[in-house]
Amino acid sequence: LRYWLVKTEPEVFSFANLWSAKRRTTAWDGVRNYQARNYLRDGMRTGDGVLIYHSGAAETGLVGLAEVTRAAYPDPTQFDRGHDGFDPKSAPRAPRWVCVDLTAVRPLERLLPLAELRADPGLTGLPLLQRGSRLSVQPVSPEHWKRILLLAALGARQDRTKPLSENKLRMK
DNA sequence: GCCAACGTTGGC
DNA sequence: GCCAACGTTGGC
Repeated sequence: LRYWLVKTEPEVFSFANLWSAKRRTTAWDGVRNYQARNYLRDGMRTGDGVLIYHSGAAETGLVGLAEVTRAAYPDPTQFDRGHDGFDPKSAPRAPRWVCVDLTAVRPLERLLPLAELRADPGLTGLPLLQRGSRLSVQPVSPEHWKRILLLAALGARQDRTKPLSENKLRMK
């Protein structure tokens, strides 16, 4: 099993949204970058762990955990005229883009801000923190994965003045 | 195959 | 809104 990180703008698709959905499952579609596509197609397997990162928001950072519940299959939006992700150069017999299904596992105990991730010595080398990192699908090492889960849990324990429910509310 | 122009991402 | 960094496109 491997670990991954995916980015999303919460105004477009938020973790809170996924968490409150009936099956807590969504097709992670619309990826139109070849390197990210390769990670989806060649790397992700059912059962892999996924960190959800919110970009372009008031509070950017890691917000939740998900799991790959279906490995790569052709992204239907590439054939959908009128959809943002429509790709006229992609043929149904040779689809260019793929998506996976992700199912929310749980929110992190608190939002882990980008600045805090950067400041943590245990996260050196995390692709997200590398200069000009724009990939929307990135690998995460097992060590970094463990470290991130620990950071979220530890920080939440230290900050007992705020109940967990408040952290959850803030994700909306 | 080179590379300038352009579009997009994403932090601030 | 600004701007740096990056990916893609297309002329040559």
